[in-house]
Amino acid sequence: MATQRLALRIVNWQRTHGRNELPWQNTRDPYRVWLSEIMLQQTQVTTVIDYYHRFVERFPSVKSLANADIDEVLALWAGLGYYARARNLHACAKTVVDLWQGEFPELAADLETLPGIGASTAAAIAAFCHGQRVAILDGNVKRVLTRYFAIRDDITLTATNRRLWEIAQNEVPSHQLISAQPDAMARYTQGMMDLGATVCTRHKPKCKQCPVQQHCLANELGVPEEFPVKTVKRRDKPVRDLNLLWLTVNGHVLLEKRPDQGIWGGLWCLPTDTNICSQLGLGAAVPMASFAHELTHFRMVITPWRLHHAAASQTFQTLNKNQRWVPLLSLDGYGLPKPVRALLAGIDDR
DNA sequence: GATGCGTGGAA
DNA sequence: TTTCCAAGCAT
Repeated sequence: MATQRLALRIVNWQRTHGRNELPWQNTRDPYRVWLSEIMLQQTQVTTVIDYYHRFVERFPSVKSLANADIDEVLALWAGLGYYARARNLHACAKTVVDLWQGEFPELAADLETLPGIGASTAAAIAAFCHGQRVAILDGNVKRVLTRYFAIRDDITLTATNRRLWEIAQNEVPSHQLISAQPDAMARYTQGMMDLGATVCTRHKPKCKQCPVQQHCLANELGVPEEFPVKTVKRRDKPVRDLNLLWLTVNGHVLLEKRPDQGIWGGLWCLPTDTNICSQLGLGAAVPMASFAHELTHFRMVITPWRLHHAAASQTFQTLNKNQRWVPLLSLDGYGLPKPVRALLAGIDDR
């Protein structure tokens, strides 16, 4: 049985020193909480804020999102990355409408059955909206807990994560604490993330400002930055070459919808087969200067192949239904990968 | 258990 | 410039 020393201090600290004015806070609307949690997966708060506002404005309810076209959802998501989140977001909205009468389930265990919602996101929604006693375990919480308990196990291992989940669940506010403070679960959940994001940071943690400094083993050892332990297999960054056909005819550009699997899944993109223009009888494209697009696990080297065809009476033929001639003035309505958007906008992405 | 998935910011 | 990684999840 945990002592509640951590939980009580986190709850009280969060009330006065945590973040309490973010756009998705001060509501128990599961739709808004869910939307924010999906956007915040592997994505920093400052990046999410504008996207969140645009989504809520355009899709104020789970029903409106469920009724939307996936292409519009992806267009709103474009630039935020990890596009499977947007596809799962749409699938989740439809599932909530079709199988849950348009209301998100309350229990974390039920939320976790929905697409795009894993254990941590399910717990966050259930804790924020309904005060359920379930633990989250994101990067912030892992850092706080490994420091607080001086856990030197490699957090990339499954066994370590199992242990961290157990500890996290052990530390959630007790029934007694929740009776005294009904918002304790929401405060605690938010507080653990706030502490990790603003005080118990990866570099130069502000231990003097920490509400649990005197109980933190890593602080006692004087080496908080040694936690968490993470093995790094250093490998050379692989290079992927990508050809993009930049074909324009009379104010239109040929786009191609990418398959759901793989990078930029579901987005509209310049075609990757540079032979298309000759197959369409439009002549040969000319290679432009290549440029690099850096991703976490590889470097993408993009070579645009340019062809502008000025025929007055072009029929805008395509080779399959995944291709579409798009007016350049309508590009804003399409979800394009960041470097493709930059290329078409004439911005150098180097 | 390991891998793939985006983009932007910090050091 | 390079590396790391940020409110993880799916396969």
